[in-house]
Amino acid sequence: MTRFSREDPIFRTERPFREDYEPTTLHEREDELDEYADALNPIIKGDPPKNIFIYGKAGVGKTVATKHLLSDLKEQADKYNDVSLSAFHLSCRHLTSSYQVAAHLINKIRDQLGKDSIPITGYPTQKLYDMLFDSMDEIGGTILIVLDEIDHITKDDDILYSIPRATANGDVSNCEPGIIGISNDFKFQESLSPEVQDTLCDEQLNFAPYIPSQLRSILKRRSEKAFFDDVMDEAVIPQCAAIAAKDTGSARQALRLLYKAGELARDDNSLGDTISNEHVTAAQTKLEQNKLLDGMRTLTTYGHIVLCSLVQLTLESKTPAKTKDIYETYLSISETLDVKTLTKRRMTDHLQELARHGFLDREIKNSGSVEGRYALYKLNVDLELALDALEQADKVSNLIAGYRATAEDRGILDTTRR
DNA sequence: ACTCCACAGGAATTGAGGGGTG
DNA sequence: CACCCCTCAATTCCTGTGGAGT
Repeated sequence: MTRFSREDPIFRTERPFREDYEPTTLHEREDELDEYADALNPIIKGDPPKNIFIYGKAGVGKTVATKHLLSDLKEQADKYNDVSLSAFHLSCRHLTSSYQVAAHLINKIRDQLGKDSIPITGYPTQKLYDMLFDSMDEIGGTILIVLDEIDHITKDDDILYSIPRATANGDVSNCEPGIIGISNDFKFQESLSPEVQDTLCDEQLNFAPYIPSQLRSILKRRSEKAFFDDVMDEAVIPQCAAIAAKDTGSARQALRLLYKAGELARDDNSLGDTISNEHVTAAQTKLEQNKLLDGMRTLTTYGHIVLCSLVQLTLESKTPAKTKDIYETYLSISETLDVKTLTKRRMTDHLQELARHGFLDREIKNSGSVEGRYALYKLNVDLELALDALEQADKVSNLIAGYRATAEDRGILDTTRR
């Protein structure tokens, strides 16, 4: 007896739905690709690269389009021996300062040069920049630096100024660098200093959200590869496309939805054995819950304790609660858990963090000279969901059984579910 | 129209932890 | 080893704010 099986009534292969799948064509982005290619074209003639800024919400093909065009461009450039092109793709998701970007960039370049990585901290800033320019000169030729999710760089924008100006400033002599910045925050550009805006935004491209018909054709193409024939109701793709278009216009979201619906159809026969609208609706709920659950689970211990405070206050019917009252609960929980307590100021930061993630609802109130100005917080997710998440968390997990019991006593939890 | 409350939240600072060089 | 650099959470200090009450 084994738990493994190759039998799968739905999926021929799951590959087209995986995050790392790279589609071979991008029919829905022809206009954008044309414009993008125009901006890159000077490189092929041996001219210095333009700096390009690409805007568009998550999942509208910015990164895929970039990878496609750059590999095509590289291929063409290789045909001319007077053009030497190197491109480096750096995701700035976890990088908040120019320093970190520079350090990671150096390692990308050193990797290509076959050199060992450098530590990503420790050096004085100027030294780091010198190392960056040195390795860029060593690579030589035209160097395109793709900074994906560039809006995560919030501390300073130094590097966005230094790299485009490197040639003019004599920092490099053997190469011509260009930056391609990719961002899903339309306001990011405004936050840049004027000098940077000036140097960096030679070309700007906008990737619009996908409209339903585009999402439908994307989904159709992928599902033909992934699914067996006739395992899906006709209305399924339009429904996934409609949901995603209304929400984010993101192909990623649409694909995830369809993927999840397929999984549900395979693993749970209660809704029938072909993918139907019910599966899509269930998939949507499931995905949303997973996202919240995951977000809550992966908070820091302090975040967990603050969330616990709100769970407890909810059980005591004391929400929405003022920061001051939450702080008292927070202190008592921290004491029982024997965890160091934070100041109120710091705890409010955690509260806001939770509110930003959508776990809490936050409202500013003002009662004049009677109560002054204050914030009210309440849980913004199902109590059960919060309990599920906290149960898997270090430190606070021991409290949850007690909370469950209280909740059950008060008939707050829907006990049919477990 | 003006006051005044109680807190939100910005700014500066600290301290611990990652690392470097000579 | 002594001394330096960058980062980030947390603390400390303090200014800003909006409307009920006068």
